[in-house]
Amino acid sequence: MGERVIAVVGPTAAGKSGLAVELALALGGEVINADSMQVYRGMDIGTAKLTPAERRGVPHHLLDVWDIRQPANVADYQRLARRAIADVTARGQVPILAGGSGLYVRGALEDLTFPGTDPAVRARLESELARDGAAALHTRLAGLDPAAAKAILPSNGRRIVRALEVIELTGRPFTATLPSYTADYAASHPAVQLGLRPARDELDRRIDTRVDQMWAAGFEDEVRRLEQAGLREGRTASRALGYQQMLRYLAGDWTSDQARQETARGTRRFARRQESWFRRDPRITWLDVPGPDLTERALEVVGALAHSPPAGR
RNA sequence: GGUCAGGUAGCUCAGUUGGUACGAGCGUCCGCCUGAAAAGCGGAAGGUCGGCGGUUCGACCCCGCCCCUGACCA
Repeated sequence: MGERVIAVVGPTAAGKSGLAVELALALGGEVINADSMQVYRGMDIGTAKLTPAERRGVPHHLLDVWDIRQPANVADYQRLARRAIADVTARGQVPILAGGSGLYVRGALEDLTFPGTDPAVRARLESELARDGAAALHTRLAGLDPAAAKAILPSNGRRIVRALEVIELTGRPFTATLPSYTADYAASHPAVQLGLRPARDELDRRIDTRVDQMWAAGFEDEVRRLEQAGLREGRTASRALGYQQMLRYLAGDWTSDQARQETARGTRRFARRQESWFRRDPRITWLDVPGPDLTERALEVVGALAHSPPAGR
């Protein structure tokens, strides 16, 4: 603990990857991916993964580390991210965490503990969910852990199942709420978090452009290839924006154009969710994105905060 | 020029034999979020029911005229 980290967060298509590379070049840093889909091998075009050329010699970590059939999960990511941060720091470089997966960023930066999982228990609860419905499981949860039941809506089957799983595995109540930002952060990495904040119409424009470019860049072939490699079996990878929609096109449900439009739509909604996730974190310093000298402004923030005493201790 | 269909939320459309629009989906905005987080879940704001007159205690629903859209006929 204690390694200084720079994090670049914000909605998709805001320019996080590019800024991360600029900062790495300016500060002598290495980039650590915090994007839940760029961790997958072969998912390149659809995740807007930086090409080797675009990385401009800056070492990147946690890209292409998982097989598409492997379900993603925060706990694994957290282990990898912490190790990467430690390694980069040990090399005397600045770790630059970049990505839009909010929970992954928090898992990497903060002292969150994920209580473990058990495939058998999970499977059983999921079949109960399918059979009895979320409301029934929520009633059970209310009996076992009133606080968790209060925090989780009766309609949110996924989270109810997870809460019941944790209670069953640990014999203790499920902590249904993340620690607040005002809590004690002594054990977390001191981090300078930079948030990229595009104007709404600018963001939507960037998303449209990106999706069009994906289609033009051979995304369909990429997904066909991944489909052969087992993409449909990947519970999480097959749900990635763009991939999910392209698979429906390949299955004959949609036209290619429909899939493209649905991808843009889904991505817009995703970006809204990312914004609302990051927005409430008061530790983030926001940078307006259609603006000049982004890198300089970012470096200013990093420099200014670097000279102030570590917060929270 | 004529006939028919239609003009209801930003969009696509429901709806009331005349009694304050239960509207729906999508979009928009906002929020939640501890092992699927590019996932999952929730909330809110939007309508002088094309315009003007008339009938009526009362019209978005009836009548007249007008405007607009689409199709068809000429």
